[in-house]
Amino acid sequence: MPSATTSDADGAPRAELAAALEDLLAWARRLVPPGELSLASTALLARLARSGGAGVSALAVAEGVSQPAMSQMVARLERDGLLTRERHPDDGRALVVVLTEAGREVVTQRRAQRARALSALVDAAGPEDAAALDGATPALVRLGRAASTAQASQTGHTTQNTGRTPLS
Amino acid sequence: MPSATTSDADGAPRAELAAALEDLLAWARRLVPPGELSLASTALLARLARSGGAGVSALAVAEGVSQPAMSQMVARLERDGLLTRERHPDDGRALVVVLTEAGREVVTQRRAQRARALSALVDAAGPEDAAALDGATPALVRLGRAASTAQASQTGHTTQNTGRTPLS
DNA sequence: ACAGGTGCATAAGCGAGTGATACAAATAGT
DNA sequence: ACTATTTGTATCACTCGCTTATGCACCTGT
Repeated sequence: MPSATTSDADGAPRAELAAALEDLLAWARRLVPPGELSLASTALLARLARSGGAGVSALAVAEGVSQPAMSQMVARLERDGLLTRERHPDDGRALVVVLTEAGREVVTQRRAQRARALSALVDAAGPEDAAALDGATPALVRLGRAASTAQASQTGHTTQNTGRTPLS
Repeated sequence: MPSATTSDADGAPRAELAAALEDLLAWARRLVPPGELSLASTALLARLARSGGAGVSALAVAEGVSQPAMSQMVARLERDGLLTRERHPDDGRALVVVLTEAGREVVTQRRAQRARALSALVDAAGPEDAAALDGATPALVRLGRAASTAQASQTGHTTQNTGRTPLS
């Protein structure tokens, strides 16, 4: 009975949607096996896999974290052999972070793994909901893309030399 | 062209859905203002708000974390005045964790806040996608519920005395 | 040549997670 | 009743991921 022709129907759905996403978020967080790669690390590796090499500061901006945070993360992942830090040929202070073969494998495995886990969850929800979710997938994909590029501009806390957002 | 009568259509959508959720997850993670309550804390407070008081171990199982983690989290939140630890009347070793009035307020505020942020994101995606997402909301809500109760049974790493899943 | 900006690393500290361990209280088993 | 085990929390020592503040090396513009 809710016509819902435009956008926000009667207001409540958005809160429900937010709560549902938060639940799913918690689920994903718990799904990470202890000792395995965290979500943050996985996100970084995935970005490197599809965007090629990049500098630490650029990665920090892209992932929406501070430069020191990215610096540490890169150091850890290099220690684990999943990426390498090479000096930039033309710029002595810059680095080029690139995936190793092991890193690329990890990305592939994790992709398959989370697809499997989510698939199990979706299938457990029943065919109707599964169909509804599969139907909404394109919209969710676009939403995810938008979220990725939105950065922290809303909250305004990128700070440090990473983002040049001059305090608005 | 994909009939998609049953569940998993042609396989690829699930991977896309997983990737989209991961993007949204990263977005939500970045949305947390530094110094504010983390997602984990918010989830705990929300649970207390809808389930009433509970013991530390029970909360640990419910949130899918270890007992020490929950113990520390409760201690921090008590320090911040959002909940209180009271001794159980009949069981001298047990506690009853209950929200304070301040804690209840925080839950309400955060609920509104994330609904607002998500709403902005959804509206920015355009009316068509917004409608698709609102339509899939019930399915996502059920999926979130399922994820909440699924716990870490899949990965099998609850450990400690928190969960009695006997390794199986 | 020198000043300022840029790219990265380090230090100190908090939040959140882990396993291992300690301890108090309740319950069970003779 | 008196031990023995289980159960509920807390604590310790770690790791990871994040923050701000700071320092240093390198490039660049005058």
